[in-house]
Amino acid sequence: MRHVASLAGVGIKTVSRVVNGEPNVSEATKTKVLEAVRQLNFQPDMHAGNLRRTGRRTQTLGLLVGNVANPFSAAIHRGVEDAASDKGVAVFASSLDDDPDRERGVVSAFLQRRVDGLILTTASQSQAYLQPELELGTPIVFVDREPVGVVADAIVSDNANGAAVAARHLISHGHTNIAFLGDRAEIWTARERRRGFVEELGRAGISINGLSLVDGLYDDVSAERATDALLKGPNPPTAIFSAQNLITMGAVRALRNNAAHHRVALVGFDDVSLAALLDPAITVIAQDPQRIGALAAERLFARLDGDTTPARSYVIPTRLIIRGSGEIRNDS
Amino acid sequence: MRHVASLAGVGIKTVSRVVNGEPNVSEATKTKVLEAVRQLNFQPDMHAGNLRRTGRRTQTLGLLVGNVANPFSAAIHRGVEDAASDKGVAVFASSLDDDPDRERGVVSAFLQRRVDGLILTTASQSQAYLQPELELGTPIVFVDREPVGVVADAIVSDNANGAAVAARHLISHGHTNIAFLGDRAEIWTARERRRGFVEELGRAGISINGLSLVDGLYDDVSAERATDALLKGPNPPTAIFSAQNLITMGAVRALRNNAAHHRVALVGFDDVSLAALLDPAITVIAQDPQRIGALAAERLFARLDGDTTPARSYVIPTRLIIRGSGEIRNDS
DNA sequence: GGGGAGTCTGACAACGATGTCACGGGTTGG
DNA sequence: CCAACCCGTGACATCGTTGTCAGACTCCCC
Repeated sequence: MRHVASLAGVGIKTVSRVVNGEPNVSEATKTKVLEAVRQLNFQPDMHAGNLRRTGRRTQTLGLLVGNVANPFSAAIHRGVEDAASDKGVAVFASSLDDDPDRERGVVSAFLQRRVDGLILTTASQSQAYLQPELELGTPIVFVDREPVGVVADAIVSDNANGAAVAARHLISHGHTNIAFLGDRAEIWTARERRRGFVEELGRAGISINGLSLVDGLYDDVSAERATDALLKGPNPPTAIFSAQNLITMGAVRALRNNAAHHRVALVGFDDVSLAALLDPAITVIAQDPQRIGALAAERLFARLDGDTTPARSYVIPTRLIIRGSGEIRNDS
Repeated sequence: MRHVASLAGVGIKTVSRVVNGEPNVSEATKTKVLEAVRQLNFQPDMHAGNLRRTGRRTQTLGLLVGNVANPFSAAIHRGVEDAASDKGVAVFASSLDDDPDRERGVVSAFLQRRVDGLILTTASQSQAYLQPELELGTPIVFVDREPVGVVADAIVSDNANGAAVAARHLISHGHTNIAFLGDRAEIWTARERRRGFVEELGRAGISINGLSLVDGLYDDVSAERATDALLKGPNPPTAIFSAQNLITMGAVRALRNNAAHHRVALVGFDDVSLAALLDPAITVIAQDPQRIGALAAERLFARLDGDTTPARSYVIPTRLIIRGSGEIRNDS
């Protein structure tokens, strides 16, 4: 900016005025300055400006999702990005990998870069460590999983209810021996989905004794192995509820390999690309991750604009998409 | 930092020393300072530090991909993130949406935030506007598409050769009436894949007169419609080469709807999730997007570490994955 | 012609941190 | 016993920008 000023033959404050579109600069000087800016390819340093600027906004936000390469996370990311880019806000994106240490590290990295707000998926047992930051005025919105130990906005899917709908759907097709394939129990959504599933079985009067409830599946391969073991086991299920997208993929592969895909019913939680084209097409409880991201960003910006209404959770409804795999009847 | 200093009863420079792990601070003061840091929940402002710090690194990088929600882009993102997070570097991620204005806007937003380097997918006709920035020392690595008008590192797939392999594969199964379904011709990869495809037909002595070469497909729906039109047209192809992942999905759907999926061969460029489980499973030319991202980050960091070897392109090989759809023979 | 208001401009302090330097005190060695 | 050195420490200038303020003009109206 110094250089621009001297090249244009004006004071640096005048350059600042032109660059920021402040009033009270004559046309002539404005032209001179803009020409100098062009010649020197000058880009103002946003952070230096923010140092002095009142209000102090970096126009930057930190987003932490499960894994940027997972379609569910990627859709959240896209939802956030669309809302952010409308407002000229840049997005830091990181993957959690369900690692509590990573959560802390990423949050800290974001904070040191003075993001205006955080949108977080969490893996640690408690997010109480964020309380001071919240009190300092940094808005935080949790996505996918509700926080523990702090009061803040959260946008989550209708996990328990969606799982219950899946269970009911399978029960209504004559199944009682339904296997549950879930993610690691430390994960909030995994617990919620399991809870919804188990409660619905209870309502239907089906005992979970003797049923296979498998937790701790962390990717498609572990899910495939677990499904394979179930199918080859002493009491193979007549239906499966797979509670996460990668788990569904693993389950589908195992069903194929055991030639059981036309015999064993399957409902997955979270939609899967090309699910409609498989044979049978896969019935799923679909979430709306892009909407989760969009709403998270909307809430964040509302907080930044001074919204002080009490924090709350927003539950995004899931919906059952009937495609075939979930409608295989129990013929035994 | 002021507050930490006064709470600990030391000078602010001493706090700086402790926070940055500089030597020559007594154990006693270090303890006092750390306690104050803890109490006040102090996080140093990276950008204020960078203002004065010699070398001036924000430990931040800007990544522009086609669309963060597309699996190909998402995998690049993940590759970059893994390399970056190892080095404590945060990643700004944005979507290009093949919009030249967006390209300029995002680059400018990154630059104003003083990223240490850029990893870019581009849509504008020329990237010459980046030359001054390059000369100023900001390293730039292009991914997926080669730049025009500037000399810089680029990491791209083996597009033309991959497309040629696809064409050869279909030809070797007896096809001569092969349709090409491509992205918009402004996109470098689309042109490369088309070129590879057409050249291979030429080598095989197949005239492209009478063949359907469709360009300008920008999503799965437009691809589905185009495929549908071809199949219902006067001279339906016996094989299809779909030159992008969304186009492949659209083509698969159209083939299904026309009950042609067991009759018309299909090879797609870029792998598609669950492709192996479809009937027929989809033969593809697979790219390695995560490796593209990882290598891009590796090159960027090498430049930052002072590598001044001439800029070059790195071509990541593609590989043919035979699954069934591409091996349907032409029986006519 | 003089006073008040409005326009255009730049000098200067300040934002939160680090680089430089100088200072006081302890240790070492001749 | 003193010089030379090292260690721990803080004062101060500085990074690139904006907020504040005051100065120099011009214009207008009584």
